[in-house]
Amino acid sequence: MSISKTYQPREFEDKWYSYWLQHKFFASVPDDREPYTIVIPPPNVTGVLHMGHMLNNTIQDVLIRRARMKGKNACWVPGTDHASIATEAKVVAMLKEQGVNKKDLPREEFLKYAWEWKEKYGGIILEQLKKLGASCDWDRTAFTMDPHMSEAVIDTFIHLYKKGWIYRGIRMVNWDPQGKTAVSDEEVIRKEVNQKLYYIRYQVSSTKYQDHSEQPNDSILDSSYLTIATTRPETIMADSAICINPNDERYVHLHGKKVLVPLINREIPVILDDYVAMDFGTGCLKVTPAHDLNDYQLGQKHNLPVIDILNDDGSLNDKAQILVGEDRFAARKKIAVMLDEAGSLEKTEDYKSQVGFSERTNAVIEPKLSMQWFCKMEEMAKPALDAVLNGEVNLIPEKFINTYRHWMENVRDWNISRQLWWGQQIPAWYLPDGQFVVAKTREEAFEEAKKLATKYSQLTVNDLTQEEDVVDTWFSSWLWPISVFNGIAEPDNPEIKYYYPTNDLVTAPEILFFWVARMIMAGQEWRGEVPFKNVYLTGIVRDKLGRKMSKSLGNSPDPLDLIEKYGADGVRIGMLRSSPAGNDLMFDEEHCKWGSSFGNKIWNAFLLVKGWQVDDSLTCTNRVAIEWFESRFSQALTEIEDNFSQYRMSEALMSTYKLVWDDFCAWYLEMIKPGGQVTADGIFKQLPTDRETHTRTIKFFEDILKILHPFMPFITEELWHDELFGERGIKDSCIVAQLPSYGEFNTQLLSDTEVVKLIITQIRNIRNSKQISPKEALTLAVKVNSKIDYSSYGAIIGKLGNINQLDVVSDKIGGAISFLAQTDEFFVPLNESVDPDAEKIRLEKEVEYLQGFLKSVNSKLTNERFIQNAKPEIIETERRKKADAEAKLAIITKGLQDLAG
RNA sequence: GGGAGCAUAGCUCAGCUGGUUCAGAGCAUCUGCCUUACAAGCAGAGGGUCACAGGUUCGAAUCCUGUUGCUCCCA
Repeated sequence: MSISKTYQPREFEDKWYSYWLQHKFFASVPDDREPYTIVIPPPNVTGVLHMGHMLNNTIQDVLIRRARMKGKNACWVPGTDHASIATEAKVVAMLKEQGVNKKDLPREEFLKYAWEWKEKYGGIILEQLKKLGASCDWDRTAFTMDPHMSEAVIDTFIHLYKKGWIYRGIRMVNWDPQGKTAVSDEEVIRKEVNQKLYYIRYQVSSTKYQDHSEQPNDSILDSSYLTIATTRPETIMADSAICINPNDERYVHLHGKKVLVPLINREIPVILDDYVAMDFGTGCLKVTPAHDLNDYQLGQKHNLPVIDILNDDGSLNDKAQILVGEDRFAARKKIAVMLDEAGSLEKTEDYKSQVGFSERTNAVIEPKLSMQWFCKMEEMAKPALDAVLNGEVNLIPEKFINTYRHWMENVRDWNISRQLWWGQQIPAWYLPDGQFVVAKTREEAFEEAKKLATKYSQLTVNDLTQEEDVVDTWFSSWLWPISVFNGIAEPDNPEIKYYYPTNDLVTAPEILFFWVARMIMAGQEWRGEVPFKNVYLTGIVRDKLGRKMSKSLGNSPDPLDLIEKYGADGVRIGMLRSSPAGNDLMFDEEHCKWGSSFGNKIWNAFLLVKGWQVDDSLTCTNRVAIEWFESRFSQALTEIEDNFSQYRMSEALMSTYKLVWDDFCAWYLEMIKPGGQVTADGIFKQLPTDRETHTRTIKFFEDILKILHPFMPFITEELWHDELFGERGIKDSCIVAQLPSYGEFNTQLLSDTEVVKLIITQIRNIRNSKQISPKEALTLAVKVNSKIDYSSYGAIIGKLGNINQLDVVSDKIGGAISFLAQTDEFFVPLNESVDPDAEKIRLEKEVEYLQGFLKSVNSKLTNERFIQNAKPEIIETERRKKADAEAKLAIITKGLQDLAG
């Protein structure tokens, strides 16, 4: 295989993805190996890939590829959820364009359109995931409305209903008047909005007055009114009371009184409750139980009637008495005018407050009372909380445990019904008299109903009507780790037994509660076992100014454009590097650029090695370098392993990066690089290398490709198949290669080499400061005070420092530039003489530094309590530091004396 | 209003069970190099009172308390 001269990821990324697919490298079936399983957090079927998915799925892919390369049976299950409200909104919009109104369609027909839409447009995101290299087992692609998945949802509903954990009730819900459905708290986006605060007068009606006259007497009433402040004047017709704080001295005269709602003159009581803040507004609060959650609770407490004046679409109904049929916002404008004309509007003020908007339709959310289905949380929350507290499930990073606990201890019942068609229709069946039964099929329901319906002896199966509502999409998702393996209908099937519980879940902290927590509940309820061992929580991808990425801001790059520009490998590692677990990622395209530069580096290192010729007659002169890199590689592997074991993915990546770029490319390859020769006619000719160096280096390269593969699957697979590595069978692919295992490493060699690197750096510094070209060879002399055997390292120092002669001397060389490496003294004789004054200043600085250093070390060692309390190894290193510093100091002091003499 | 978290170089962040003079990385900046794999590169350099104030300790960026500033969640 010939290889391109430059790194061009576009030329090979798609090719290898197809190759992996074709040879079924992603596929998993249960076998004897240890399983490693991840279920994807199913993206919304209407969604497209955004930066958050990119990060999240890269992490999953790194984990799954690593597991595969450790010999585990790796299974990553992909899929999408049906996103009832989002999908239904899309289908309704599509039908509207075709001139069809959802209301005019029967349910079945609407669902037919919805399925068509799903087949046609749904799941684009899964295709996009392939571009980033996601090694999912696509044969297992699941959808939350697949027949067996839906069946699991229905079975769960029935199961929990029978346990008494699902019930029907009237509750205040977040109502989306445009989508005409309840939405969860999580689907409500709160924004600060400029509004007006309307000050409205309510006339006080005295008992006396009521007793004596049918007609209002203006002169009495005008002198007696109270004023409330509200942002929602259109809801006054739904008022049930006015509430004041019992301690509010301003309003003592109102205790026990009644007032009249302006415009409609309905009488309502003045009630007392210290819920009312005296310093907010006027201190008088209008209580509207049907249209405000807090008012609802207040109403319950005081036994107030609930007057609901709004239709499902947000328009006013008959109970409002006036403005019937008007939209709530139009009504607000009109009623302000009417109040003003009636003299009931005292004033208006500008006011900022938080308003909830529907995430899906952007309509202003209306708190609304409605009959909904609820799932009790109390019994399930307790064990799910314990599972996290006792470490059965690890949250990474741990800081989320607090947040999790807080939520689980204050959990509220889960509203699981949605007034939509797209989703699993609730398996409840109503009798003509309003009673209902819960059953899987109409026939089963009929059997149940007959037991109830004694007075309907004539009841037929067709008299039953099924509940119109569907269940919340999360009621599907919480079963995901079980239902993708069909573990509810067939709890003992071999797949669920093999793959469950899964290993790691990678998701965003914002769905820790309503998805992760509920999966734990479902897992414990159905299988008596948590669904995963570790939950890795990613951060939020933000732009470089720290703003969340959003469509409306237009600050989100398209991940596919980035992949096109920088290659999937580059984007993957660019994102991974700057995102430790749980930390938000300030995205900047520079990260991707960095990633692709690394790809380029690897590519070019490969070209270098590939270009070498071998001469079998040569003996190996690079054994020290080879042994050093082998040790260094083992050492790096332990670091990488350690980082992974603690889920420090970005750290693991950086350890790998440093090993490859710094140790392998910048040091090792430079050490062993065969030199060149300029022929008589000025042509450069590369010299061959020996067989051993060549073989060992290729092996190192192969190992490097392996450890890089989970991070950068494409470039590694591309290079893996190069002829440099010899013939490869089809199944001999990097994706399934086994990670190298680390051996012992020679710490002496590693530390000696650090000194050698220091020497080379010093030589380069001398060249830099003296403006000596790297091409000009220098001589170097060393006075050895340590135990390092420099004869082993002469070749390396010679090559990297361009030193043509290394002498071991017993006395210092006068007039030469000198430097210390550890305690060994080095001399570089130059033609020019060294300025003694400058040299003196340099050495004095060194002395000053070392004395300071010694002082801090000595202060520890002379401190009795340090000696008593510190661990022995800490004391030992302090002693060694002291000895080293004293030795250095002696050498430098001598140097200063020589300079003076 | 209740809870949680964060504050380290110009920027983005590491620094894990306190212990090498521990203050680090990458990017950005500056200097010198188109050296024979790579200018997406090479060789170097500068840059920080670890938010502030106390405390615990032989020893604190790290643990504790308070203050200030920011973020998120819940109401």
